[in-house]
Amino acid sequence: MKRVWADSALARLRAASGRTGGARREVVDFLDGQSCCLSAQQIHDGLRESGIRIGIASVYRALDGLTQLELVQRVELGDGIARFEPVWPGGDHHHHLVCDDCGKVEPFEDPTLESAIERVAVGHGYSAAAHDVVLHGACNDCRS
Amino acid sequence: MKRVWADSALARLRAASGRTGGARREVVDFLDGQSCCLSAQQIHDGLRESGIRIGIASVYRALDGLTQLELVQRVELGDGIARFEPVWPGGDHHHHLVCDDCGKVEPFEDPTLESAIERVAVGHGYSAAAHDVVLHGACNDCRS
DNA sequence: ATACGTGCAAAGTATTTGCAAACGG
DNA sequence: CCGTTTGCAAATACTTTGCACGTAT
Repeated sequence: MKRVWADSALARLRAASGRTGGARREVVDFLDGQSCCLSAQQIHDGLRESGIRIGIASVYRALDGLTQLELVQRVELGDGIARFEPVWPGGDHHHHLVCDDCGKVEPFEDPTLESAIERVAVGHGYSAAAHDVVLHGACNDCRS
Repeated sequence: MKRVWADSALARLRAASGRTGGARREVVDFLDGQSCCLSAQQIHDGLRESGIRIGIASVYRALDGLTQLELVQRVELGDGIARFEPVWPGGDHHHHLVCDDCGKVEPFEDPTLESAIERVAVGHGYSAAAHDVVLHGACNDCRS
């Protein structure tokens, strides 16, 4: 079960351009260990903390390539910072609840939601669309 | 049926601060005529085309105030540009389909989706959350 | 050897903020 | 009159780009 995503991602990056430089590999390796969304800055910081010397621009470039290959999903939570998370082949698909008070982000899954979305996309003639559901509100802790 | 949103928005802005300057009023008036989301830049351009002299900063400030009062909803379509649309009291609630190819944006409504979302929010202890569903894909026209 | 990847720094773009002047009540 | 709002310009924050160098094949 380990590194299945990283391996396929690297293979597809390589197929797309014929080469795989060190920066891309590091970003992919780092993302493989994460389940929920991370900003480019967080990825960059995380890598540098591990002693890996990488430019922020390369992080963005790697993420851009991965997003185009649909290996990562770009998620916008509404604070103007783009976040990224691996797309798991098996369909371990989740969305995000954001607390507008404390900024907490938690993932959730819901099959009914998924099928409703699928139905809408098909009904409007959109091909197997990526999608992104963000719920904003006040979480339990913040409602006093 | 006319200006019901604009009037209530102005009233609530006024209640919040005791005053309503010209810039805010213009932004509210402009938004009242729109059904789907607009960027701050589009609003600014639209106002200036009508001969209204207003600073972009005031547009942002007006939108910020309106968003906090939940009179407008901030929508992120994934291109890094924030968009805004009036929140209609009656629940004329819609979401957005975005064609990643041609950039077209079309609104849609779906009651099943709404109820699924509501159920998720409640189930996770989130208070009546605002939400934002963005579907990305290739539209009919762009799939050749 | 050659073309693509990388890092750094500079540029770009959307948004926010400081401040003096205008304005509403 | 007094405090809020406005417009402009400068500042900020995230992201992208230009370019010389490094690296994989």
